[in-house]
Amino acid sequence: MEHSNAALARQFEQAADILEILGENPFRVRAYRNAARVINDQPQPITDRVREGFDPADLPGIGADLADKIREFTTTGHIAWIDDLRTQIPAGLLELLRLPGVGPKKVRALWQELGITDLDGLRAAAEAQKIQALPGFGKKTEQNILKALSSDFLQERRFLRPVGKQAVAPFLELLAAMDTVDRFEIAGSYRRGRETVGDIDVIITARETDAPAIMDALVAHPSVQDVLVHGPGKTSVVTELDIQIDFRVVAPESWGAALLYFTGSKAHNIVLRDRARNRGWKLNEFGLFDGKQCIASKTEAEIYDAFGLETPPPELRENRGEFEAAEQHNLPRLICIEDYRGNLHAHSTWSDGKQTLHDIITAARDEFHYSYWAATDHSKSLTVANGLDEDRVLQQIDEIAKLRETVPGIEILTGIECDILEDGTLDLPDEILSRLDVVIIAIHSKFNLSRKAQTERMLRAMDNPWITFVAHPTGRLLTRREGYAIDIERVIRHAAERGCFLELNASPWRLDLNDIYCREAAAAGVPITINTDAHHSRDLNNLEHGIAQARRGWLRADQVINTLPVPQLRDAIRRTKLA
DNA sequence: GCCGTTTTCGGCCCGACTGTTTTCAGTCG
Ligand SMILES: Nc1nc2c(ncn2[C@H]2C[C@H](O)[C@@H](COP(=O)(O)OP(=O)(O)OP(=O)(O)O)O2)c(=O)[nH]1
Ligand SMILES: [Mg+2]
Ligand SMILES: [Mg+2]
Ligand SMILES: [Zn+2]
Repeated sequence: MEHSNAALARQFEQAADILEILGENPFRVRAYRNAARVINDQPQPITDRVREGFDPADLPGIGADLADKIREFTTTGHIAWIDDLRTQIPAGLLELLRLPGVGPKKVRALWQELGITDLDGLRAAAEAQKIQALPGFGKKTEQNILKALSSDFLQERRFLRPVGKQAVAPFLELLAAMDTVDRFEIAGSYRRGRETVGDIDVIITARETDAPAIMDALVAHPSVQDVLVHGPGKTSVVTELDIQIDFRVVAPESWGAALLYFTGSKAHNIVLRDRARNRGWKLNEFGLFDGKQCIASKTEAEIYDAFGLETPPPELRENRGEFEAAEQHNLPRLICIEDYRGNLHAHSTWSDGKQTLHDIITAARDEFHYSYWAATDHSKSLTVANGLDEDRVLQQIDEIAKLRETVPGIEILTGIECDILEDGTLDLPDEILSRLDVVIIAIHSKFNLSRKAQTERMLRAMDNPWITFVAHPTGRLLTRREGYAIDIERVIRHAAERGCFLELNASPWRLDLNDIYCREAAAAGVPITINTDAHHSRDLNNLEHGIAQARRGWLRADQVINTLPVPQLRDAIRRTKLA
């Protein structure tokens, strides 16, 4: 379900769009966009906190005026001033703004000069060749508008990380094969580990004279469906999968500055560039300059050093407190993939997995060097997944006893992914659950309960004495469906009080808990367990995405259960049992 | 609209590419 923070942020984003069309001060517009970003970054619903007396002006980028508007939104669900704003332009103009190549200035001109108020009007005007006559417009602009209108520009699409990775792979191969290319790397949101990516950004270094040929080669690649911009320093293409890829080429000595720039985030870049100005310097994608003198450019670390800052890992570069921590040289030592020792949530052919327990555990041991494995197939009410009833759980416990002999060298734990029923009771009786090492609980049905009912269902399930952790706590599927309505704050607090873990599910569709909630949970003292939820050993490769999300949540190894060696892991699990 | 041990007013990141334009505005990253 959409978070109330998202609804509030959308108000401010829309206000920014309208103000921009009206020709307002761009810095005022930016203030609204900035506020929207800060609001979206908050783990707790701001309206809830305001009701408890919190002053929104304590948030960065929110002052007296926006704080008043937030308080109004809290009590009435509306912001009258923004409602008024909406009446000042035709509603259809906001859709025009989403056309690629069409910004606030063009929208304003189309509206003021030609009386265009919506997409149909725009199409008609373009087809009647009225647009090319406008000052600042021309034949080319008119053609570009028609082309944009025929694309599916309306919903901004984001992609799963593996989809983006796959789309860019052939271009990376091409770059690797070119001897004029010095270095290249994926930058942007992918490098920052974001759960979805809007496009893929690739930074390249090469001699200036070689840049045009490199861009020509990229554009000529057979999987290029469309070329959006094509210059020697910056080129953008659209692939056959309709995924945009942005390339930047700079000179080899600018590697660090360019990687830093292209990694972002935009908000992070702006803060760093502002710090440069405050010292009388200038930062851009070519280097850090004092007048004409280049102070630093070769590596990212060299540039952060010049500011007296520890280098923040890309996952932290969201302007969510990394500058304050980097100033103190107090950035967290983030978990990395090498810290990870074993799995606590995966499936086998006992339920809906694609490999036998024997095969997937053997692969985990031999190919992924895991120290432990919990067998956690589905429980009986998930009939489509061939969930286990009481008898089959007992049979599986027997099989695992045998597997401990036939697959030595990896600690095998018994377990279940037990469905939470509508009333918050569990799908299997305590007599069964009490015999298992790992009891995962999860919601796989009745997604439509009210927020209150869903939360109470979850809390009740967590009160069962045998449970170990809650799997994919919000239930969202990225790019497919929102999570069920639930008060995650209460779930986190309850986990802290009760003493159980919360999962960061590493499936690329889930990555649930997300970065912000992971940080919140860890701060509340709740251990996080990261699991691929593998149905086949190849799914274990998804761990990298889960680790990326964990790092974005500022998690250290000591906050993640799966970094524990077997004895400490068993201790930690034992402490979750309340009986 | 926000923000501040140089400021409570006057700043607010910086640059590439395109298409329109005889020098640059608009859009995007
Ligand atoms: N300094 C500066 N850098 C920017 C700006 N816009 C984008 N960048 C940099 C930082 C971004 O991470 C990087 C790539 O831009 P994108 O638009 O692809 O954004 P990003 O990859 O962060 O997110 P995405 O998942 O693509 O929506 O370029 C800007 O306005 N100013
Ligand atoms: Mg990007
Ligand atoms: Mg991009
Ligand atoms: Zn599962």
